[in-house]
Amino acid sequence: MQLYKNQSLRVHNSLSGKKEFFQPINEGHIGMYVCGPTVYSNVHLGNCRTFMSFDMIFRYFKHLGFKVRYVRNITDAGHLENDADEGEDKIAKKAKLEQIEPMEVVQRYTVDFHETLQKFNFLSPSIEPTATGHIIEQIEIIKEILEKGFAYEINGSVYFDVIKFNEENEYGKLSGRKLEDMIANTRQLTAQDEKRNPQDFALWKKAEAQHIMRWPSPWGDGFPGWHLECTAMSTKYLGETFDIHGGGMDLKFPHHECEIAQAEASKGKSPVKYWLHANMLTLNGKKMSKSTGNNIYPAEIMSGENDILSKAYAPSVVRFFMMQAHYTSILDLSDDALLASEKGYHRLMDGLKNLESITTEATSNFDIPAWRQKCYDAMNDDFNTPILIAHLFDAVKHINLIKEGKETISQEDKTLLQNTMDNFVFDILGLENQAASKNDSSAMNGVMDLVIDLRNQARANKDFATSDKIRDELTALGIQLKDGKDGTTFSIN
RNA sequence: GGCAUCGUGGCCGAGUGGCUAGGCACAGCUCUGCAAAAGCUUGUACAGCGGUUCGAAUCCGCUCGAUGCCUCCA
Repeated sequence: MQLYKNQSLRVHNSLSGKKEFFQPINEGHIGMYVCGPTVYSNVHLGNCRTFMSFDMIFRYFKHLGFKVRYVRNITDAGHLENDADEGEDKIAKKAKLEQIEPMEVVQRYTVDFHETLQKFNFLSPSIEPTATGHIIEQIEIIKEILEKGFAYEINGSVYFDVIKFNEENEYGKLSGRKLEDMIANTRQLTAQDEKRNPQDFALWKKAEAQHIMRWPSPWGDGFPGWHLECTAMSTKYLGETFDIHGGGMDLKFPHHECEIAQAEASKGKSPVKYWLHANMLTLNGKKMSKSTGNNIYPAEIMSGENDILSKAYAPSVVRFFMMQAHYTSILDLSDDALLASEKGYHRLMDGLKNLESITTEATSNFDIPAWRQKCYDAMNDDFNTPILIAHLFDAVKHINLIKEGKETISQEDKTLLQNTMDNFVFDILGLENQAASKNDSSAMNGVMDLVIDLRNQARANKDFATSDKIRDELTALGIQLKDGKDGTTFSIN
């Protein structure tokens, strides 16, 4: 039987602002769409956090036995840098800057995106569609919206008529805005703006002569508006109504609001059952942002080459750091926080290693099945990874006690504990034991056994000068010796 | 200015009407040749001011502060 049948999951739905019981539209199946990156520059760590949150969610759904279709798009069609007509297309601008084709820009940063996510041990989405690959679908939706009367064409561009839409629908329901308030708060219109209303947004933009990225359409050469691609691709691959739409908090308005409007205008129904929003990663208390330069790149963290952090951090440490905060909370990146997470991460990994070697007895004085359900309860409560991790540390504590002979565990429980730990640590949180590969070499283990043996001989002979020299020099190499009841073990940091 | 979110012990970060979150750091103890590791113990935190309640960090109101969105951004 699939696990999801006896786990009751609740998710925070941005549309209602409440935690709701999660009930997929089709039992056992989940359709999930997440807004991906615009590939005009390298992904920074803030971008990664959002995708990592949904990677964790995807992993948990799969673990529960759902059949998940996870669609995460690549935005490779240029967006205007601002809404005014003279706005520049970000990808085209970058292409001009680097003196290459726009599609070379797209290719370069798509590759970077994939390489980066791979380092963080991401699972691939089921489908990763591109905006430029779905121009026809986007044009079809524009036609539908025009037919329904919720859009107008002017000078080769097509705009969504927000006021008209709002007459019978509710524009702003996701972000808690009222159209009247928005109109009242609008700044002076730019004179050359051809929109009927500042709240209207572009479905199709006419390409000026110098615009490189352009496609033919019934309204002349142009390019699609930013919000349209997600509507086109989510509808195509997940249907007119699907279970989950995710993205960063900063996309809630206007992007997701416009997606709802487009889908409702063209299909006559609300596209998404549960809207999930991941919160921002901040740096120095401010949102990471490409445009302001307040950001740090994954490569800089892994290499340690940056002005913010004192040292390099492994990708799994960064992942662990992020998983220690709830995905809906703002998380601030700092050296102190990473340092603390790194130690915690090693403690968890050491616990896992100790688990392999502990001996079993007839009974356990640690209720593994109850503990296991607590782990599920944490995840079932809107993917509460910080609580889950607290429970994992609880298990580590028991493992260490068993190792010291102060508690016992049965063989059956040990197997269950191992399976559960593996499930949550590796399959669901997506962590990797990054010291393991280094430890796995049999030559290394042989050498270490020899060194440990020599040191213990020196200790037995009370030759502490020699034994301390061995220990200190190993420490300097990043190898820590751990003297326990049943002999000495080591770990590499 | 409008809308939204948030303000938790030295730091990070959960919780959200009564019961120890957790990690890191610090201190004491056990263990150790000394350490480290591990275990145990201690720390009486919830921005401020009012209100509701038998009881609030948790609900309500106000004040102050921070952040996000309102133009592209995960």
